[in-house]
Amino acid sequence: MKLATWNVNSLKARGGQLLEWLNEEAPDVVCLQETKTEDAGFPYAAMADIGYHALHSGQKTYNGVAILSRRALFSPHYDLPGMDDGQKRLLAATVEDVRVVCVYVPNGQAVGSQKFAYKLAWLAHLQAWLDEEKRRHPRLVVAGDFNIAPEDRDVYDPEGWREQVLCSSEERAAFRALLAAGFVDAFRLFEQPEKSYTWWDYRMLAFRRNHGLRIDHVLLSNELATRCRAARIDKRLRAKERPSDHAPVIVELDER
DNA sequence: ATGGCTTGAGTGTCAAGA
Repeated sequence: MKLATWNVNSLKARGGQLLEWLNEEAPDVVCLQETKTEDAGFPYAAMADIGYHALHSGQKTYNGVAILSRRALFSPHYDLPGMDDGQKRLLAATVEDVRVVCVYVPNGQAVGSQKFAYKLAWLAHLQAWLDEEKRRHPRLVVAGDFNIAPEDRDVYDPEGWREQVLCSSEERAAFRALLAAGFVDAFRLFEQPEKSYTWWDYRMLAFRRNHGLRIDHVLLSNELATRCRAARIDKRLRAKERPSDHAPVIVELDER
């Protein structure tokens, strides 16, 4: 099973690139974030035409998550229990024997802000819910935009970003707590190129300079991690005209 | 310098992203 996660930064702006990429890369399962559309605007028919089942949980203008799959999607779950404010940031479904959770973790804006407090609360609720979800579904994937660079090696300028949002001790502690509860960062199961990132600012020629952060992740429950054969970042999309500011992360899992 | 792009909303220009 080839599983990918990609923050598209608006499905309407990126629909063409998404279709092209699905045809080229042919992933079995895709988690999308920041679709920025209500469900009525989701291209279910276009997805079905190229052989993908789709679930979407969206809202106007902000957030929005989707799961695409070549195989049928079962037992959908919408929204993070305890965070019932209408922000569409979590969607889960079962594909064959794997439970897939698509997440768009809040950005947090700035350390100490109200949005930062919301981010930490969201992560605490995620941790609690994943504990239950992993008991129900031991073969669990959590894929998405975590808005956390876990370590200094995931940041192009660690000193400049020291204790800034996406890199702060509190956010990194929350990420480590997720791993400690029984997950691994699929990307780090394998030797990877230095300076591997998944997001580059649109400004300041950041992509050309590789001024990026690794903030999009695929976490595998320990039981599933033994089936992981590869993990990589697909930088090609970020180099296209009118790109998303995020690149996809792709993992390959052995069939059961 | 709190900027720099990009998107959605909507037709002014701002909020939000990271």
